[in-house]
Amino acid sequence: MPRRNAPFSIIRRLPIYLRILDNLIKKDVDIISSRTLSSRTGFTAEQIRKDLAYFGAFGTRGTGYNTVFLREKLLNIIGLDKENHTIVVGAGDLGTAFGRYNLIKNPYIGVVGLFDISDEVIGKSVEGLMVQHLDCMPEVIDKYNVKVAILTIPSSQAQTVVNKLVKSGVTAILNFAPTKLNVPDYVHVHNIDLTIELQSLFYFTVLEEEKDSV
Amino acid sequence: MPRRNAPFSIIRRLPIYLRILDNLIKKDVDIISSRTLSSRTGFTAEQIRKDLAYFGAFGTRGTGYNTVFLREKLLNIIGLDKENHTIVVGAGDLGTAFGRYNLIKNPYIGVVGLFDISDEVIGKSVEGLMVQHLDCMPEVIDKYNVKVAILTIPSSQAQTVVNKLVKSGVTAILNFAPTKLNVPDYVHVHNIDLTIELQSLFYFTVLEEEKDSV
DNA sequence: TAGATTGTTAATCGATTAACAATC
DNA sequence: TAGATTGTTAATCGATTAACAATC
Repeated sequence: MPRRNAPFSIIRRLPIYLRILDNLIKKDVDIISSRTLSSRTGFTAEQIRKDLAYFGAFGTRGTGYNTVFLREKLLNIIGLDKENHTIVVGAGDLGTAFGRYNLIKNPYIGVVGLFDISDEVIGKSVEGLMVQHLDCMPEVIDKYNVKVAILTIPSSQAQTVVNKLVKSGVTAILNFAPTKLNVPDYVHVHNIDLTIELQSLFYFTVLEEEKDSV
Repeated sequence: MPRRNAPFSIIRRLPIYLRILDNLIKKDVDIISSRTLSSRTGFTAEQIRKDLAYFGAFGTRGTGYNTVFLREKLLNIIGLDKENHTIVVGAGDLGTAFGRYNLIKNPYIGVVGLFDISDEVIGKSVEGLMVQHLDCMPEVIDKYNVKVAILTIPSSQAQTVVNKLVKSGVTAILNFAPTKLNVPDYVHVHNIDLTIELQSLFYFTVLEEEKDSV
């Protein structure tokens, strides 16, 4: 069964469904309807059904979706039904926080490395994981077959480090450095720019003021 | 001149243009073309021109855009051409990191409060700003006329705190808690879910493997 | 059978891309 | 004037919403 190359807009919603299913299964709920999923996610029931139907007919008409079955399917589609490893490059405040966050809260992905170049943080322990020098990175990537990396280093060093990551075999990068990264076509970069997320929210406060002044 | 209610897809790109303009101005560059902006951002030149033209004719045909002039316009459109304040609610690892990040790196927005309920972090100083008890929040919001808040608390407490924020007058929330928040229509919530961002990237590694096995 | 809910097809909406006239 | 680049209109693309037939 060859998986179709699905739109990323759909893929990004699947982990949200997955988390809800995990919670339902923990509470021994067997069946869930698209309508209930809708009220829990804020997406419309139609959209949820369409998202799931894109990959197959996972539900039962008149009844709903079996939580355990759907969970298995989602894990398989996203690619979380195997050992998954990631590393965090940059062990400043943000990198440390993300490393810890994923070590504690992400049930499907193991953080197997934390890297930096500053002597101040190398050797520091984050939830039992030691920060290592950047030079150790290729070895860890190789050992754990790491394909996805989190980047939390200053923009000035980002491109250099990305080149190393790509050379070592990483094919997907979650980038927090506020800069455009150049990578080969087969590498996927997803940018999260905290400054931009915050600044763009201020637009709404402008709209509010205009409404007030009418 | 009434501002039109622009698509948020455009608004989110404006701070990216703004950052590039800031850098250019620092280097005394007077003029920039949409083509150069394209190579710096990764967006097409057509899209950039269309984004800017949505708000007015800011460029000069045959020449390009004046950096200083365009920067002023963007600041005004986004709503950054005034005193802007924000607060961070939740002073754990993530909250502390974001607080520090914005205190240091965000040139247009001032962090005026850091709040938590745990005695362990209350009183802690982050770049000279003291973590205060949640009970002090309404007062600070009022004093600085805070309209935008960053939320980095556990999901279980998120809705309660959001209700307080809304009651105090906050109209936009950058939410890192992995849960759906219920707010009145006039309040804008932008969710960033780090678990989901990371998990969805693993989809690409599945695609890669399939390609390999052909 | 009647009621419920999925899965699919069609219609709508919005965003991006392409083409080019306007004009510096 | 010739060359360059914007701003705008038209065409395309993709995602969401609506409607409903299929079926448990």
